[in-house]
Amino acid sequence: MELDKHYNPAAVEDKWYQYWMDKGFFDSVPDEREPFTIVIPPPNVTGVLHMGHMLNNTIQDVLIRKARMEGKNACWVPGTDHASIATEAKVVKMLAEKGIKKNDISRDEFLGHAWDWTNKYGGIILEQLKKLGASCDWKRTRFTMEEELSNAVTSVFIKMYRDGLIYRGTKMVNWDPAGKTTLSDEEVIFKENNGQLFYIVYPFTQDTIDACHPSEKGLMVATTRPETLMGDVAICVHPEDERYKHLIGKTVIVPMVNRVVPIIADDYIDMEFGTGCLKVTPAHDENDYRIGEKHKLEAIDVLTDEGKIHERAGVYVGLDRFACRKQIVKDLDEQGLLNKTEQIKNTIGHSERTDAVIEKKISTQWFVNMQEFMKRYPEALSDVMNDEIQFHPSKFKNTYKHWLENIKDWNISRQLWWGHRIPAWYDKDGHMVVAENEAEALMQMQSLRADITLDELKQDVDVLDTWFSSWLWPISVFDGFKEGDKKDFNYYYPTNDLVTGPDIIFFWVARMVMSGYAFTGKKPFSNVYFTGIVRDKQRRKMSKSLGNSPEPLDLIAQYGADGTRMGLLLSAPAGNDILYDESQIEQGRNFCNKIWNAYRLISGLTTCPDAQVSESIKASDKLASDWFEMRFQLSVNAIHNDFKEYKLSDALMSAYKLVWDDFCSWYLEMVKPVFGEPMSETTMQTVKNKFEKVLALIHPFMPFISEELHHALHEGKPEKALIVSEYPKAKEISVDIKDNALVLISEIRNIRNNKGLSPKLGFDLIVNTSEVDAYKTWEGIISKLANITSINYNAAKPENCISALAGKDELFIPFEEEIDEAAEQKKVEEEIAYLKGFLKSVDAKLSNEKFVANAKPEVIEKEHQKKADAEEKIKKLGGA
RNA sequence: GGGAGCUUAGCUCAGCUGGUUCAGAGCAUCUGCCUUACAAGCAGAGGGUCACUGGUUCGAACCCAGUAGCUCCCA
Repeated sequence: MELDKHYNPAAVEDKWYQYWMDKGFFDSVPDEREPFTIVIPPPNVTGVLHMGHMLNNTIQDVLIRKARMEGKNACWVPGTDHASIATEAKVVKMLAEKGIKKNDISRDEFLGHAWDWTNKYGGIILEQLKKLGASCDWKRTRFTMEEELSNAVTSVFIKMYRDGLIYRGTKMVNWDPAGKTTLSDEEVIFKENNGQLFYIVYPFTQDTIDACHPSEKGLMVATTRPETLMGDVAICVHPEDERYKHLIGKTVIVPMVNRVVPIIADDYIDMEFGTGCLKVTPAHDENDYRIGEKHKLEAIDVLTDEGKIHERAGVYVGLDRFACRKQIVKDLDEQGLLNKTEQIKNTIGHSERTDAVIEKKISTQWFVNMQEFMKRYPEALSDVMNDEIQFHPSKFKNTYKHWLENIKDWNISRQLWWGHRIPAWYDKDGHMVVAENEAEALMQMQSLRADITLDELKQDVDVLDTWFSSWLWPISVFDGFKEGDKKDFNYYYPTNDLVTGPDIIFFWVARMVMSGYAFTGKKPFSNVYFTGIVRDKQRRKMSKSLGNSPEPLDLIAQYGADGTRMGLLLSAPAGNDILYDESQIEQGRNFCNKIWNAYRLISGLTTCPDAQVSESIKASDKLASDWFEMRFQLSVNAIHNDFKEYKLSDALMSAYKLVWDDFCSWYLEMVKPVFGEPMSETTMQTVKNKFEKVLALIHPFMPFISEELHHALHEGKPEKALIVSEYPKAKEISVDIKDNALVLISEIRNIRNNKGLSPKLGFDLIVNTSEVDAYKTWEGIISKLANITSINYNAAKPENCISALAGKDELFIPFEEEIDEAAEQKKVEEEIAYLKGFLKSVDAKLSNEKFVANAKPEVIEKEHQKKADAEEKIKKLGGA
């Protein structure tokens, strides 16, 4: 059968994926083998595959496939996350397009729409992963909102509440006016902003003017947020500030609302900033809130949930906060109360999901008491620091430590409908119980008030932060919270590796570690591999709005899944951002093509019984095979080391070079028969065996092409599919072949290139060496690969010849045509000069007493060796 | 403002506990080749005072200090 010149991934990928699925190779059930477990970072249920997912899941697939081939019971659990705020926003938008407002329908109706949406789109991303080759155990697919996982969330909430780790409290929280919900601190992204600092005059009251110098008309305050002025309840200065000391205790008038407020003192104030006077708005700023509490000031919230001016403000009611800012500045200016405006750089918090500018707001919410949590489960920090849980790369330990040591309480309630509803019930008198369900809640309530009935109970309207379910993922996917049979949980947990981006180290990684120790007493995983973030060539993050992200499935269609996987992996050392460049994917595709053509070569050769092949060819073939075996073993060991350190791109590079350089460029060229001649059956079998082992080695990286060729090498009937074949093991190198001959071949090729001589022109060769045998065995191969007609050893330099060094050995190529002796001589002299310089530095070292006294013996030995080698080379070159 | 990290060939990165046959890899570049497995290829080659300045040391890309630039995290 004639094979295509180019590898065609489309023709094989779906076939093999289906084959693996049909044979159940991805499925895992507990047995006596060692488990190897990965839980997928569950993608957003409304999401579609992007480059980050591609990278992340390729890495997981590499790890899981290697483990599977190593005979472990490999289990990769897939699933999706309900992504409360993101999904709700999408559903709201979808409804709006149909003319339905969220407020006009009931909670149940809304949830109906949300589930419809989820059922329709929720599986898309998982289907896309299949195109990439992801070998997940699809039978285990989980969803954070499904019943079992929801039960887990409820039971954890109740347990933590009873253990005093969850409380309901009123504090200043982050408010997202677009999402209309509170957010945790982690969901607020600070961005630099070109802001304006407005200098506003607050006129003194008559009393103040009477008491002070009459020339003073008022106090000047600098603020970036004039629109919150209606919520001002005091002006604060530093107690030591000479400018204002005499005014402490006096009063000023808040413009626009004419409220009389006191001038107070607090050493929190930075005298250098602005005018040294701070307008205190306890309802809208964290620090102001603290000052307000300390000085017992009222907090007046002047904003609505939508971020508009509230009736409480008295003026500008209904105006958007930013429109109000413009308007109030204009009005103040007209009244002569705006002194000046300055440009400043400040940072402003934005919602991670909606990008809306966050408002600080006092609100009653549910919190996890993190300080207490860490006091009870200190392993969450210590086991990362002592590498019981290893981070790759380890630099993220610093970040992790810093966050945990400065941890704040976690706001877990969200004013949304899509999510796990908080299991708390209230009666009309404000009593509250936390319970598994309504019936349980009623029973608890009855112990407080015997006559209470079910319809008097109201469940908390809020849902929980999505991460409050995600942090249970490694436990909940194995039903670790479920009563009864814990076979899966006991077998698979703790999991082995987690692969994720550093951007969710706090959101998710840290919290999974915490939940692991809190709810199972064990770590959730042993290794965390932090991928980089996929960026474009200009280092910009890939994003929809920038339009700089390629469509992953198009890439796969164009370059093949294997090529795409390899392109991503090659440029992605752990923790480094990857700068996406299509040429990398192209490199992956080219590599597939290279492998494909190696197969084409082999499959096109004819064979004959060994007896029909000359002894010298048989010997050369044997030598070549042994040499490749050595290279193979070296590579396998290097790859295993790289895997141990989670250097996947290095491992892949080793495999790449083994295939391209050692297998194709050297080995196949060595054993390739003269055109039209057959290959001995033994050699063919050996080559196929080697090829097969190479395919096994690359299978975790490039599963499709390797499986395809593995089957092809066995005429479609291999003993086992490659996906479940044995992965080459690291072991001691059992072959030691001297391969100076390869250096010699390269040197001869180099000479041809430099002199512009055709490869078709045969050379006679003289090699002067002390290791004649090391070349003699290679003679057949040297002749073939360097087109040499005769080889002689340790002969005198001929009259007219080209000379060169190959390692320590000298070679001459006699030449009939005239040779530019002067140029040849110059080259030799340059070489001698370099070697002499080198020798001098080595001598200097060896004659340095302190070096000889301090350096390790092996280092000194090395220097002696260098000296000897350099001297020998110089002698060969005639430099004496 | 606080913390962490980075700065090695044109690009992306390796360089473990300091020892110049370690300054390396891949890609890109250049030269010569359509040598019947592969031009998505073959054979070669040229690129770097390891950010800068000092210091420690017999010896520094590697350790220390300072300077400059960049990135990330936290407030």
